Amino acid sequence: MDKDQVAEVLLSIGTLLELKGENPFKTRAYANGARIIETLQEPLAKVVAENRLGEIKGIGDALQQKITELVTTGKLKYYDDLKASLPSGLLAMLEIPGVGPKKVKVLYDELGIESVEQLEAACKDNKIAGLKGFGEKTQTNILDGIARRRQYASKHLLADALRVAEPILDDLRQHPDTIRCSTAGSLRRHKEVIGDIDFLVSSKHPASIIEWFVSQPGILSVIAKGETKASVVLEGGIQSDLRVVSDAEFPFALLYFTGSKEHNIVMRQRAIERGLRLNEYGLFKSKEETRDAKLLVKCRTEEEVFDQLDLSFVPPELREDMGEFAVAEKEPLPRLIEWTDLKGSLHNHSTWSDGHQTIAEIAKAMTELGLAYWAITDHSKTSYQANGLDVARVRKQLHEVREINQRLADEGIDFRLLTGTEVDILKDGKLDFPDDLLAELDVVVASIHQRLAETEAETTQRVIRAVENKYVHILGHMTGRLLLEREPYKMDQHAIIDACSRTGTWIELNATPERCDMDWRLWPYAKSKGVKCVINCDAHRFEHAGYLRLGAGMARKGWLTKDDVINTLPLAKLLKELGRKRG
DNA sequence: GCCGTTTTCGGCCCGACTGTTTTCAGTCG
Repeated sequence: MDKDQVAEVLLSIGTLLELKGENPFKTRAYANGARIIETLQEPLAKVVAENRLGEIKGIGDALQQKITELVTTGKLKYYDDLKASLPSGLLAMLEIPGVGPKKVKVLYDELGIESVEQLEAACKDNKIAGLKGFGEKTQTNILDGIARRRQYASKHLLADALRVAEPILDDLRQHPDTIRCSTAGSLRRHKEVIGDIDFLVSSKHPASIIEWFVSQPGILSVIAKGETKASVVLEGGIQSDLRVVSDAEFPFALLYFTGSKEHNIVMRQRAIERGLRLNEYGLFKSKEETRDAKLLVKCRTEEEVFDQLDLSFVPPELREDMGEFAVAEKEPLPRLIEWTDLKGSLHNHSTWSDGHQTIAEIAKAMTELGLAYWAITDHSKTSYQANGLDVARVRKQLHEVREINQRLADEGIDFRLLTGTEVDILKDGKLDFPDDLLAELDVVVASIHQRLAETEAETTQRVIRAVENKYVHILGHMTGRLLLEREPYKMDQHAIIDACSRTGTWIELNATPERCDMDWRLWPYAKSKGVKCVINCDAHRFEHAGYLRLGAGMARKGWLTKDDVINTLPLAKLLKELGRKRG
C-alpha cells in the first residue's frame, strides 16, 4: 500500500473509533497519524523497510505496527474487524451537517438506523424527534441537510469559490461599519479544494454587518445567525461563514480563522511554552485567563503576533504545519513568487487542436495583456479526440507561427509566440512525434492522456522514459488528476521527480482549476532536487490566461520563489534555458 | 494512542452556536 492508501485507512479507523464512542484523544491520534503519513517527505516503503517509523513524532508503537502491516501485506486485520463490526452506511451519515459521531451512535443504538436513506425515512416518520438529545428542529435540519447534500457537492474548487468570495469581500470593504476585513480559512490558505468560504470583519457595530451579510441578494438560506457570527448558503451551494470581532481582536481572529487547525495547535503550544495563552481574542499573559483585557499582549497585525511567539511572519499559504515553524524560528520565510512575476505560459492550445481561438487572435490578446511570450503547444496525433496534429500539420503550424512573429517584429511589438507541442506519451514511454520534429520546436511538453489504467510501476516507467528524451522540456499535468472528479494516475511521483532532476526536465504546475497538478505538497521535494517549475495555463480560451494567478498561488503554497519558476524569466533567458537540456 | 529539560502517568487547543435542556451536550471550525 502507498502513503495515500495507508493514510486513508488510518483516518477511517479514527472515524470508526469515534462512532464506537472511543476516547477522543485516541481517535485524534489516528487522524494525526494519517496526516503525518500523507505528508511524509520520503517513500513510506523505505521508512518501513529501514524500521524508522518509530522515529517520527506522532507515530507510536501501535501505529507503527499497524502501518507496517498495511505497507507489507496490504491489509490490516484490526481495520477489517473494526469495519465489520459497524454498518458501512454510518460513515455517510456523518456528512450531514449537524450530525456527528455521538448522534450517529444514538440513532444506531436506539433505532437501528444504518444509512442516510433509513435516517431520512425515520425523520419523515417523525421518529427522530423523540430521542434523547434530539427534537423537532434537529429532525427538520437533518432532512434539509440530506436534501442539500443531494443537490450540491460539499467541496468546491478554489477558483469557483474565489469567484463568489471576491465580490463579497469588496462589498464588505465598502461597508461603512467595516474597519478591517479579510477572507480566512482554506480559501485564504489557497487550498486547491475548499469546503466553505470564511470572512472576518472588525467593526464597532457587528449587528449591522451581520444583518447586511445575511440579507445579500443571492443567498439561498441562512443556517445560523448570532451576535458575532453567521452562516449562509451562497449560490452554487457554497456555505459561507462570517465572523465579526473588535478591531483589537482582528489580528488574533484572522490568525485563528485562517488556520490550518494543525498550524494553530502549534501556535497555541508555543504560546503556552512562553507562559502565554493564544485564542481568537488575543494573546494573554496568563495560562488561565482567556479574555481579560488587562492581560492582553497588544498586537496590531498578524506579523506582531508571530513576533511575540519568536517567529517570522508565515504567509497564509504556508500555514499547514508542514515545515514552516522550523524555518520561521530561525529566519524570514522565503519571498514567495507573485503572479505578476510570470511572463507567459508554455503550454496552451489553439483552434489547430481543441482550443477556441486562432493563433493570430491569441497573439493579439496576450500582447494586450502585457505578457512577453506564449507557447502554442497543440495536441499530437494520438489525441484524436482533441483533433491532435500529425507531423505535416505541425510543420504547417510552424510556418503560421513564424509569420505572425515576423509581423509582430515588423510592428515593433515586444511579444513572441513560441512554437511547440503537447506531445502524447505513448505506451512504453515512446513519444507521439519523432525526435527530428521535436528538435525543431521551441517548447516540448510531454503528457499522458491515454491508457490510464496501467499499474503504478508501468506508468512510472513510462513517464520516466519520456522525460529521458532530451527534447522534452516539460512534463505536463503529471498525475492527470481532475479535482473532485478523477483520482491521480497511480505512479511513484518521487521517482518521477528524481528522473526529472537527473535529466534536467522541468515539471509543470498546470494551473487549470480542476488540475493544479503537480500537487503543491510535492514542490518542496522537487525544489530540494533542483527541479524547476513551469506554471502553465493549459489555455483553451484566451481568458484562461487568468489561471496564471491561480497557478502562482499554488506555487506559493509549494514554497516556490521567483527563481524556482522558469516562466518568470524574460524571453532571452528563457530561450537560453530551453536550449540547455538539448546541449 | 501519543508524549515527556515539569517522563512512564495524566494530560492532550478551545470558544460560538444550536437545540436541547433548565445547566449542558454535541457539533463545528
